[in-house]
Amino acid sequence: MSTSSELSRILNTANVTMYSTEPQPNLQPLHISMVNRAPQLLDISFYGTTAGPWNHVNPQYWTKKQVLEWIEYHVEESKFDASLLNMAYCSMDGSTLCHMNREDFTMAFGTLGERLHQNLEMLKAKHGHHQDDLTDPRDLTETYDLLNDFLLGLPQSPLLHDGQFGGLLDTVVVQPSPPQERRDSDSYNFLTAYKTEIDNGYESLPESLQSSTGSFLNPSSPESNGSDSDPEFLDMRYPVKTKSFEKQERGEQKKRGRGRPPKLSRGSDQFTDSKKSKHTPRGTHLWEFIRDILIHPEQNQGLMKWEDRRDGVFKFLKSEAVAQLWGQKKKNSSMTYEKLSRAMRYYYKRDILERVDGRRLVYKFGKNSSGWKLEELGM
DNA sequence: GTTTCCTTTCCTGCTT
DNA sequence: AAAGCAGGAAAGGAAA
Repeated sequence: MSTSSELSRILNTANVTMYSTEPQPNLQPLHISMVNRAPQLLDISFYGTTAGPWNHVNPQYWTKKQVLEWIEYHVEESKFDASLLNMAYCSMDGSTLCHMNREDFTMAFGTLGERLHQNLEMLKAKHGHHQDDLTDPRDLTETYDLLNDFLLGLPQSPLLHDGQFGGLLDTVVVQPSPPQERRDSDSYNFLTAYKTEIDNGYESLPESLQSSTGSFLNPSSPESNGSDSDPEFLDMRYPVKTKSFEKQERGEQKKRGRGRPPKLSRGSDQFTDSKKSKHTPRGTHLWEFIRDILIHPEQNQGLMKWEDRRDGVFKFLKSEAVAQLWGQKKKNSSMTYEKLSRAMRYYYKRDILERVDGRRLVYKFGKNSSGWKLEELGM
């Protein structure tokens, strides 16, 4: 959990930096040298001046990472000299943070303390009032982690293979490596290397990563061409390496037993039924999952985007990738956009979604949906 | 144990 | 032609 949000941020900013058509302002890295973590993880300049994911979450539930990001944000915004920070105070979680009073803040952060204190009080009030409307922050974290795992498992991610680019179109079978070991040490090396690539620039990337058809890590201008999804993504059926997937792949060659049976068996070993593993937590309906991806635009790697934020109109940019992600959550490796979209269409009847005619891959939240509106999120 | 909800799967026909 | 959309039908897991 701890390194994952760091990772996502880097991946995310990396993605933005690499693929953005806009020149990135303020590219000079600002390092907080006292932190013994990798300096690039604290590279505020890549974060820009946009408030981070912590902004959507009740401070009470912030992870240490989010607290740190929040501090970074204010350091940057107020042009505070980061070297004056006592980093001992920068590794507390949200709960601890929320127990600090104004003097504590001044003691801990000096002249930045007042600003931090005021902002935190504001955020506490803001989220406090909307508590009921909000998704459980822990569910959001879960979605975060899922996104992270998913992204980590991508074979086309540059530098996963010892500095070699694993082009998506070249990859059929990925040598599995335990996701566990990726998470900490490996993920960190990955980040370091990844950041180096960012610094080297987009130009150095192979075609498979630059082309809009090759990679779903590429969020650039989906409107520019007609087809936004990646059919080959699915057709390749490359394994996505998460804990749940590994378990699943080991336990069953191919899951069957759900849904309408096919008219005739088509050569697949569809009768090897296996137990679906235990708990499916509540609050994990499809529309909520989609919503959670959408309300983390920094996190979702261009999988989806808002078409009209206020009206709740959104679009799948990488439809098959989202389906895969949903499949991961449901421990179902054979999920496709086709099937996911059928479930989406059932929502029309229940007014969880509204129909958007004539626009492919575009949906709109309906009156029986919640948790996506700016006001609900306290923004 | 039964019912209900929420998908998942498959399918046919239609539209873009 | 391919991809997406529409919605019926059937099945199933999980929760009520």
